[in-house]
Amino acid sequence: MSHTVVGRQRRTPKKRKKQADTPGLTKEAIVDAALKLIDTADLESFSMRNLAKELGVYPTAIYWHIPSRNAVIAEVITQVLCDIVPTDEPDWKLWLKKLFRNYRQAIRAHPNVAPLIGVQLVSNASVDLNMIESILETLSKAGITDADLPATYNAVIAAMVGYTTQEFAMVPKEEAEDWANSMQTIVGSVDGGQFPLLARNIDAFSNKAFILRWQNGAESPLDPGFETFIDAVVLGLEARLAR
Amino acid sequence: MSHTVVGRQRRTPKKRKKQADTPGLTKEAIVDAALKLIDTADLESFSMRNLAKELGVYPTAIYWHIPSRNAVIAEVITQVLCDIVPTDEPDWKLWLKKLFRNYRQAIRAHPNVAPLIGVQLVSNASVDLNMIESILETLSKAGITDADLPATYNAVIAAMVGYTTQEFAMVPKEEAEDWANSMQTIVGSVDGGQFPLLARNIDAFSNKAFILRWQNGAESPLDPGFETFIDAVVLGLEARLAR
DNA sequence: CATACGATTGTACACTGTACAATAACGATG
DNA sequence: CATCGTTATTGTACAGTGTACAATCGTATG
Repeated sequence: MSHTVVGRQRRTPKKRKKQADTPGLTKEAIVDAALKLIDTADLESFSMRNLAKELGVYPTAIYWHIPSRNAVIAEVITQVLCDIVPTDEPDWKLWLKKLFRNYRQAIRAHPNVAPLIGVQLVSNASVDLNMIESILETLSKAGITDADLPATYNAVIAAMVGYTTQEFAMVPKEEAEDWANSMQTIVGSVDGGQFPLLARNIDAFSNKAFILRWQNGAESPLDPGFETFIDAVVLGLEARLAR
Repeated sequence: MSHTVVGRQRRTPKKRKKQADTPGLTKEAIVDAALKLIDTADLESFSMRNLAKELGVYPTAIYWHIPSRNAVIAEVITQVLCDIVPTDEPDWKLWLKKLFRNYRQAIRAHPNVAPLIGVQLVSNASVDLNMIESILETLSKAGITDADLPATYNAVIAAMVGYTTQEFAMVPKEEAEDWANSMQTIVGSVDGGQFPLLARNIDAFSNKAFILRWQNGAESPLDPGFETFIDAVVLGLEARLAR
């Protein structure tokens, strides 16, 4: 909550009482429709024109409410990530894990938005100062000094976003089938002489490991790796404190 | 090295000796030009048409050598990441850190390709089995059992890619200036009553922390956070082993 | 009533990726 | 030598993109 969205703010709602009880198009309606479109269709087919069609409106009408496609995307991300900050968790390690899991759950609910986060800086256009302050509080409580706060904060954000973004990386859909076949061929013919470790574990890696999969996290989740990852990060932060 | 690239393989070079000593266009020339284009221009302005212009060729000529834009991108990524696997490092913790740093250095040399990795599954089209096996060897040497190998491997890949991808997330360039101003305004007016920790550390966070910056890692590197991050990951993996 | 303004309809432009046909260069084969 | 098939490229074309900009219409207020 308490998002400060970059961009011109909406007009004051005081003055206009009820010029027309339904302005037809609202920012909220646009964002809702955009999210629905991204969820159902592929992300590549999310265009201003499709969005306009969904809303029963001419494409350029959208620009009155939101200045650009990127701005629409920023709003969508804001909505998806609006409620991931844990509450009522005194233990800092568990708090961080909850944060990471909440983030992943939020993305799991809308996997097609994953490619947009952490990749376009603009996705940060919606700044949740409350989340930032909560992270800093938690780290501070854990014993991180002010001097170490920025670097540790950056590590936490990277941990939060990194795994999930990759897990839900999208497959271009057009080439999906060809590509799945090619990848399965590669995976299915790993040379045991050259790559013994991979070969003898191939079943556990096939479609369940980064680089060696042909579906993304929406179809083939990578839960164990996620838990290992966040566990390692949190334990590592603790170990650094003890040093 | 030893990349197995998905897609049809090139014709056997035996049969044709010297049909025309310069075939004019080669896959390598295309990839080189593409990388140069991505480096100099913005990534958004990397198009098949611009690439063709750069090569002095009609756009569709490219398709003879590489079947799609995504395939070009995959080749570029392959080239950028062709040599990141450490050698001659017996200590598994240092080996992993070297891998992470090598990856970051490779991306630093071509920051505009960062958005393409880990985000499009196709970026994995170039599968470096050698890198994978090397990681597995290292983890195995560290004491990871086969049962834990897939999850740990996934955690390692996520750690390798996660921070750097985000650090070099691109700013859309068109809206760069407006956005920098907006962000600076937000950062410059953080309420000390509401966000005390952030407020008293604001100088250390301004343009140097995820979410609160308006330049990417190419202009404003986030080194301390990176070192903290990989240190935590490696220490965490070690701590998990001891458990 | 006139005017200003909020909100939308339309038009237009400069792009994009790539399917597809026509064409040229050239090696091997009849 | 003529023909053919393959390789590689030139052109054309299509359906789509984001968005700048002008025109328009309904409503609210001076």
